[in-house]
Amino acid sequence: MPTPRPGSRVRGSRSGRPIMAALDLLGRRWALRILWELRAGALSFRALREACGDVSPAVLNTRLAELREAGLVESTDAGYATTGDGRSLCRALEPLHDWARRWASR
Amino acid sequence: MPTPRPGSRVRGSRSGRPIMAALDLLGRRWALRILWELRAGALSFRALREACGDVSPAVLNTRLAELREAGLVESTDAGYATTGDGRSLCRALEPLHDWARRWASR
DNA sequence: GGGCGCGCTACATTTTTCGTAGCGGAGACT
DNA sequence: AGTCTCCGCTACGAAAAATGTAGCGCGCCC
Repeated sequence: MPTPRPGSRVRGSRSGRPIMAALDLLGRRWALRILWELRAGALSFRALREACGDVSPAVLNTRLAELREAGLVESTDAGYATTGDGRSLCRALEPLHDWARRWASR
Repeated sequence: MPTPRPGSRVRGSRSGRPIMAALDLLGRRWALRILWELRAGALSFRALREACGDVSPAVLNTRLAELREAGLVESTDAGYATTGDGRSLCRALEPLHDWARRWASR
């Protein structure tokens, strides 16, 4: 399964609309979580794995490859870290965090 | 696999933090897309299926059941529609839409 | 050279998703 | 009554993805 990119075909859409690529990429298991765990700073592969509840290293690696290809995550000497785009995505995800808290108080 | 709810255990987290439940629920395939397609109003099962690029009806039904159980979607006589919580989630997803557009312009 | 933590791969099993076909019901029209 | 159409949804075999566990090869430090 190819990494979704804006402008290319993704699962369930031929339009190439950026939001479709984003929904496909981020709708894969652990993708949102990985970004979330990297929001505060770089983590080593193993630390990231642990932060994600000991997700299987195979899946983690697959997801990291996709996120890297999409330009959201990069490998630095401090470990895996969000890129500029990745950080702005994390900021765009903040309202989701707020929403979840309100959702919980029902 | 149980429907993630705030306060309960979800995949990869024992904390019960609401964001973890949200990330698990929304990280399942088509969940985000379904919400997205319902943002403008109710759709029948078949129309929703078509809007999601002819996703398999089995998956659609599974996802709808989870979203209903989570209180984000409900079945009305006009078809499937977002609840109040579902609509506020859609609003929380708006920044993601904006982000995707900026992401595309690279 | 022994121990350690690292990124990552291998692989068999389980779970999820896919694709397609089609059932039974409700309403309209003839 | 009979047929047409759309509906929500289920069945089911095939394919793809995720899981859990083990461990390799590397560089580093004592």
